[in-house]
Amino acid sequence: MATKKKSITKLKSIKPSGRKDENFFELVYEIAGQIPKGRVTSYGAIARCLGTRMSARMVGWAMNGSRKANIKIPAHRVVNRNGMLVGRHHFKTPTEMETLLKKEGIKVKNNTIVDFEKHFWDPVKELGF
DNA sequence: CGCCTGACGAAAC
DNA sequence: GGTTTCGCCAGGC
Repeated sequence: MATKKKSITKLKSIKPSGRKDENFFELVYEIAGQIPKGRVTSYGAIARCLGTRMSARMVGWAMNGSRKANIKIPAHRVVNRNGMLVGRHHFKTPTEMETLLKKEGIKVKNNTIVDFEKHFWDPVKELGF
């Protein structure tokens, strides 16, 4: 916006020759699709499950692409580490996320999941990573 | 061809 | 302890 943060200094385009590894995205889809009903997880948790902090950003990005790819992923069960429904704005309707979560028994207050830890679903733990 | 933004997270100040 | 900046990878302009 008005203020530009971050120092733009990344000129390391590590791009292998024609290496389209969608494995990352695919893995995210798989994990997201395995989220049990009534549970929630965080982008960072999934990213960590992959083995490294590949950057939780890509996880969310994968969701975005998944939606476009007609892939059904309960993205509404995925929130940021704060338990806040950050991605609600990216849904068809900003209320869809809250509604779905509430419908599953999760209490959402002020766009934030109540007892996030209680409903937190760790892929690493559940999947046995 | 080059730089920035982006559904986050953690470290640094 | 609060706020800010960097870091990651990829796609978009």
